[in-house]
Order: sequence, then structure tokens, then C-alpha cells
Amino acid sequence: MKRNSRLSAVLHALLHMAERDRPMTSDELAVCLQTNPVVVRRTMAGLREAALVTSGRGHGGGWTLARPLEDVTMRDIYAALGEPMLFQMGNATESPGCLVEQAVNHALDDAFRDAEAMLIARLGEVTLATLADDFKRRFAEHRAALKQRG
Amino acid sequence: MKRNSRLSAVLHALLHMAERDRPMTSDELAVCLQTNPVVVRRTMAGLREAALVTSGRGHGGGWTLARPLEDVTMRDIYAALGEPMLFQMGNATESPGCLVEQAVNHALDDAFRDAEAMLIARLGEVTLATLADDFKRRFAEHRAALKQRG
DNA sequence: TATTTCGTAACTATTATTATTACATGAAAA
DNA sequence: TTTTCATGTAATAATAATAGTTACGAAATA
Repeated sequence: MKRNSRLSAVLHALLHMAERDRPMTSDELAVCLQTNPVVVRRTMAGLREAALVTSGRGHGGGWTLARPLEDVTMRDIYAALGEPMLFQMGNATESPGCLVEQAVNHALDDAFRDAEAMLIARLGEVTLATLADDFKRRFAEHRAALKQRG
Repeated sequence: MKRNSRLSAVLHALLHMAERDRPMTSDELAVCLQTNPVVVRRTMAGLREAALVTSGRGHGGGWTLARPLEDVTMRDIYAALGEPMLFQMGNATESPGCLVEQAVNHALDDAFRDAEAMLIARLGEVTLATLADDFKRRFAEHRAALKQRG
């Protein structure tokens, strides 16, 4: 079950980019994300339009972060991806005139709208720097565990 | 864009059933929901297992609500449908060992889990009676508007 | 100029969901 | 008891959304 995982894939890509001091090519990112370079370009195009990354062609070209990690939240990235639907379930639209359907949709809309607002707010609280720090912490733990094992 | 709209479809069906004093057949519900009777049976099967509805075969058979409207919440129905995934996006699972991926997944899991908990709690606050009342209100308004227009 | 790399359109493949067909089972009516 | 009606369910087909691929053009660098 691996639906629309673009958001996590993009975060994954951006953090890998942050670990390097030169551009990463679409081919490199494709290997890293186990996908196709064309898919990488398509996805990153949205981020470029949002000025979160830049791309360069030819020798030494590839993808580069355009802003400091502290300035970019997961919400920014979600927005740059076109604010894809967060929820699996939509409303019925079989009989738009049906008053029963309207009552149902109204109740569901209320609940889903609130949950969505909360989720988006949460995405806005986490920056790429937060994620990078968490990665570094995990990396340090990993090394410590290796060392202890000898 | 009409993904997995089972929840709203089922609510729609149950409220229509509530408006009647005899069982509704799968064919009737299928017309009402603009789908196929077999799809209706498949979907309602989950509700029957959860004892929210009963089904009867042969003449006079069909689907009947098994509990008072006040006793059934949208959350009960969500549960009866097998608690389908609420979110469109899952986590990346390309490289389970990748520490970058783990950091990303952890942050996303946190946000999604909280939003899901909130949404499910909200579903638990709305009963079928709530929806039926809302329907009746809309119906009264509808009639008043018709009357005023002559 | 040769090579690298992105940009993008067109097409194919995969997957998830929904719809359909077919037939068995059970219940009520004739 | 036979006929009719309705659900139960497996198997299959159709549809739609997403992802992957191919192909080729454009731009930048060596």
C-alpha cells in the first residue's frame, strides 16, 4: 500500500540534497528514491516554480536547494506540490439535489475540513532543519550502536 | 475525482432506509446511490457483521436498520467498513534502512496520526439521528421556499 | 563540437477501485 | 411444491489514477 507518497519522497530527496555541497542530478535522485529520473524532474518542477530549488543543465548541472533549511517547512513543500488531496474519501456527488446527501456531505465536510486544517498547521511547524537535525541524531545513535558492538 | 466515497455512500443509504418503514432492496439502494446492487451488498455486508443492519432474503426481504438512529455514530460506520485508510499519502518505504527516510517518516507519522485521531473523534460525535435531523430541517426549509414562491 | 543534463510530450504499465456476470442459497408467495 | 424474489459470493471485466518509459529537444559546459 504505497499511495501518493510524493510528499515523503520529496522530503527524502531534499534532505539528501542538503547533505551534499554540489547539485544532484535527476539520475542520482532517482536511484536514491528508487524511481525514474523523469518522475524526479516532473516532481521537482513544482518545487522549482515555488523557488524552493533551482535546476541547472549541462555539465555540473542538477538540483540545488535554493533556501536555507530553516526557512522551508513541510507545508511549503505540500503547497509547492499543488496541495494534493490529503484524504482518501471525498463526498458523494451522485445526486447533488438530494437533501439526504446534502446533510451527509455537510457533516463530513465539517469533520474533514477541521482535520485538514490541523494537519496543514502541523506541517507548517516542521522545517527541513528539524528533519535534518533528527537525521543527524539518528546517525549519531547509529554510529554509537556500531561502536558498542565493536 | 471521486475516490473511495463508501462512507458517504453508506450514510446516504442508511438515512434513506431510516425514512422508510420496510426493508429496502439492494436494487432500490443501488438506484438511489447510482451504483450496482452487488456493490451495495458487498458494502452493506460489513455493516451487517457489525450488527448495524440486518438483511433478509426472498419476498419482502432487503436491508433494515438494526439499531436506533441515536445509537449509531459515523465512527461506528467507519469501523464497520473496516477502518479504511483516511489519508491519501503514505510513507515512503523505498529504503527502510535509510536514516533520512526514517526521519521523514517519523515527522509525517506524527502529524498524520494526530489528524487521524481528531477526525475519528469527530466522527464519533455525530449520530445518524443528528444527520436525520439535519435532513428534516433542510426539507422543511425546502418546502417553505417552495410555498413562498407560490 | 561532443557530452551532459534538464524539459517535456506522448505513450505504456501498473494498481486500486468499481462494475458486471453468473450462479448458488434461502425465504415467501402462488 | 413450484415459482418468484432477494441476498451471498466468487470470478471476471472495466475504469481511473498513478507511476514508469521512451524519445527527442534545448541549454550549458568541457
